[in-house]
Amino acid sequence: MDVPLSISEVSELLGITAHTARYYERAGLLTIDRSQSGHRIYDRKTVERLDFLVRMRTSGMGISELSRYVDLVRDGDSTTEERLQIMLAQRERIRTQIRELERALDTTEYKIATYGGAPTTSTTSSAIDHEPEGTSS
Amino acid sequence: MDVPLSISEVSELLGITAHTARYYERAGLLTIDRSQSGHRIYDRKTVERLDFLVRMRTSGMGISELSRYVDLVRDGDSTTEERLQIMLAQRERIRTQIRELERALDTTEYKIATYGGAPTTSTTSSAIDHEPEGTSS
DNA sequence: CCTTGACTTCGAGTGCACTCACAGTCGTAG
DNA sequence: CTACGACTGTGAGTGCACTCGAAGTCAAGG
Repeated sequence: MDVPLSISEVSELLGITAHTARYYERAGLLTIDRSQSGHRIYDRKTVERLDFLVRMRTSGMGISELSRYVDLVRDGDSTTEERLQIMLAQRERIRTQIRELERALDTTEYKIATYGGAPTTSTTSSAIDHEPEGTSS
Repeated sequence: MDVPLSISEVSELLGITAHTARYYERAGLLTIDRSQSGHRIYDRKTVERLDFLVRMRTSGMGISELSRYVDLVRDGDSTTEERLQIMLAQRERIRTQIRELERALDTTEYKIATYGGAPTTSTTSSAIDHEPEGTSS
């Protein structure tokens, strides 16, 4: 269980395209070893790095900020304070997103109940349907 | 408590810019009444519609799909089945996003603990630090 | 009367993150 | 020996959702 993977294998594993994996490398987010023939070889450690990058991206961190973070890691222990700040900001972003998504989920569930629960009851669709809760800030 | 709002008031209330509110209208997602002088007037119902649109957008529904949904609502009761399908798909998207965000949150918390908990312990940063969990599919 | 500020329309511009095209290379299967 | 499929680098293109700019209108204050 430590067989190096090809770019197509690793991209499928992580749910991205091979194009995207190459793009991240071009953007300086990580470097990947090559085989004798020039093909990228992803070992366990490299896969984990890429997985981390994908997680940060899918949770809303931009490429430029991620790039900054990667540079800080390369620069060593003196940069941990700024790295901490980046991760604290990222945590807040994620928490905010989760809160928004849960609100949107409530709204969506309500719509589903309206459409799925009532078998064509009519007297609907006056607006974009009626909303469950008022619009409080 | 049913005073109509201006575009600047409603956009601040909903956390978007006035530009974006106008853009949604231009995209056909909703229509807004005008005052005698031509300014947009948002009443309670209109604010709720816009709030719904914003929630769907922030949870990943694209403008074109949202536009389709709005058209279906306009077309009346015969379209509830397709509207249900759209909302079911939306629910799945949201659930997937929440799952991904929670994974990203775990990763972020781990980094914070590493930087915040360990006061410059050294012997770190061999990769982009060590990951808490293995990369399982 | 004149300025100020918030609004109007509408075409055009921006930023981001991919995503693609193309020409070339490599290793194995037939 | 040659065809195939998966890979390579890199410049250019795409799609989306805003975001801006410019010119104009309007109501109220000094």
